[in-house]
Amino acid sequence: MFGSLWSLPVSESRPRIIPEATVARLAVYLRVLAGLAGDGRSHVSSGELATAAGVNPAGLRKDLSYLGPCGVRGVGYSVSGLRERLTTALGGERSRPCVVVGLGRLGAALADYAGFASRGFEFVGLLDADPQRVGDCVGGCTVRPIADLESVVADTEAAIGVITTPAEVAQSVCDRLVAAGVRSILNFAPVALTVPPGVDVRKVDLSVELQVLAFLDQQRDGGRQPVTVPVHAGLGAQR
Amino acid sequence: MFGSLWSLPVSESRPRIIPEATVARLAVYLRVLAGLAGDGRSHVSSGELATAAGVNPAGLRKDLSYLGPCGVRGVGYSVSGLRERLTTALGGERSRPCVVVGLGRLGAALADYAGFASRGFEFVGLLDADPQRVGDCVGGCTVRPIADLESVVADTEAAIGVITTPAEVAQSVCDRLVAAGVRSILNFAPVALTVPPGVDVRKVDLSVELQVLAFLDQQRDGGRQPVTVPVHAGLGAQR
DNA sequence: AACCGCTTGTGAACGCAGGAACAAAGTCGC
DNA sequence: GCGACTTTGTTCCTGCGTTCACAAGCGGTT
Ligand SMILES: NC(=O)c1ccc[n+]([C@@H]2O[C@H](COP(=O)([O-])OP(=O)(O)OC[C@H]3O[C@@H](n4cnc5c(N)ncnc54)[C@H](O)[C@@H]3O)[C@@H](O)[C@H]2O)c1
Ligand SMILES: NC(=O)c1ccc[n+]([C@@H]2O[C@H](COP(=O)([O-])OP(=O)(O)OC[C@H]3O[C@@H](n4cnc5c(N)ncnc54)[C@H](O)[C@@H]3O)[C@@H](O)[C@H]2O)c1
Repeated sequence: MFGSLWSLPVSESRPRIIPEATVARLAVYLRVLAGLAGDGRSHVSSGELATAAGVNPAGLRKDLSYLGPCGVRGVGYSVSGLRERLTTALGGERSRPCVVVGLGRLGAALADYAGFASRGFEFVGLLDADPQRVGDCVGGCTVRPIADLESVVADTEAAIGVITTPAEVAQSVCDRLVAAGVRSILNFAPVALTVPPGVDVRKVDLSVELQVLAFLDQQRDGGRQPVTVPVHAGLGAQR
Repeated sequence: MFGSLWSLPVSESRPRIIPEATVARLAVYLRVLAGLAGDGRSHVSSGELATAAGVNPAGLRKDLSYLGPCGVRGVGYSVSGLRERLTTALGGERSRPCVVVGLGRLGAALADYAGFASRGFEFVGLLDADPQRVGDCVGGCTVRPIADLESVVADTEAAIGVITTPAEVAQSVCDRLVAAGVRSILNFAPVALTVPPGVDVRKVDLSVELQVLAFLDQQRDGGRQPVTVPVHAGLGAQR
């Protein structure tokens, strides 16, 4: 009875689950390591890496510990070794096809950005409802009509869908992407998308970012505003 | 840290600090409320608001409770009343001047986006180092040379600085913004900016978002489950 | 070969966020 | 006018994430 518990519940060697917050930071470490490798560095300490990534050294070590021991005590981490380790942990360096729906200003900026290709993300499908945009060439790929969504997803075997359409149509676009087989979605439209289980959605909300900054600003200089409604303005200070 | 900060006699019992995660959600609620007001709704329940915002109803009520009681039991929240309350809490509806440094694809998309103005964020200063871009008109504002940074910040009394330059120059741009008086910075360049105390930085890292999606995708494929979609409908996992 | 300094890896504590359950309170129907 | 229903506001609790601190391990040195 107890013996079976001790043997192995469901886990194997080192497949401990990695918190999502840690995964996000691992991606940052990987980028910093790429820069270090370009500078010809062979080893790096947790302190230096942490400074470059803007995090706490102890937290960085704990993050890396999810991958098992990958440093040498007294020396630090091998840049190339750690880079390889992180790359594999984050999903390998294989190419990941992505589709972008809605090639307005934001969508076009994303599709044209060279920084994604170096990480394995290739924008192989561009879709828009505007006939004037269809046929345009953005980042080496031609914009196709939204009616082709299903076939484009199928042909390219796209793993990630990026939604940069107006908010009103974002949910319907999302539904079509999911139905076509996309299971990872990056949403820039200011709406909360509803998806079936098994589909991951990440939302980037730039208005919220600005609003949080505005809040922190107001909180910082609490009483510099003699304007409207001063009654309830008693918030605590700092940070 | 300094708990004694709110020990002074405040008649209103609202000295509790608002967690940053809550602030971000408050901004989302505010946007949803704007849509509801446009539909002519006068009242809304926490459940409905939570569904539209993609969060848990109990969590929503807890978020709102940081502002004090602002709903009516048995009825719900007044759309206009809550909207006003949230607007005040998030920094008022006064215009917040912003400057954008680096008007490439991404910077131009931001400066030209109409959705920010409705929240009080006005892009009153656009700066770029490329002589070819200087003089361009983006979103009703003229691009000026980067040498004018200090004078533009001073003239517009800009509260927020948005950095969309290449990563190599982001830190120097940041330093100049801070020296010019900007205390809130939204950074899109893939570097960790160093700023003096009293300055807030928010970073938007799109590569990391994609990388996290790739990781979740790989993790999911460990079981290699097809697109099943069981009858367990309801709310999908947001975030 | 042993020592010493440096760095990693991990265990424990703390604080925070999220979720569920429950009591208060106000409204609607009769 | 009163009861019952609806919805809020709050409290408790659980789990996660972050930080501190320290023991363990490795390289270089004597
Ligand atoms: N541009 C920004 O800085 C910014 C900032 C925050 C949020 N956003 C959000 O990102 C989204 C896009 O912003 P934008 O500035 O690029 O807008 P945009 O109007 O420039 O682009 C939207 C594009 O989507 C296309 N489109 C419309 N309906 C479609 C459909 N049903 N199927 C496919 N394509 C369709 C349009 O033809 C257009 O090309 C919006 O939801 C916006 O709220 C943008
Ligand atoms: N476009 C994207 O989708 C995307 C995605 C992720 C990250 N980013 C990051 O956002 C930033 C901008 O991306 P982009 O695609 O708009 O690049 P871009 O090259 O199109 O634009 C950069 C702009 O900055 C200007 N610039 C260069 N040096 C400057 C300086 N010293 N002072 C002022 N302006 C200067 C350039 O003239 C150019 O107009 C980059 O750091 C990039 O890594 C962009």
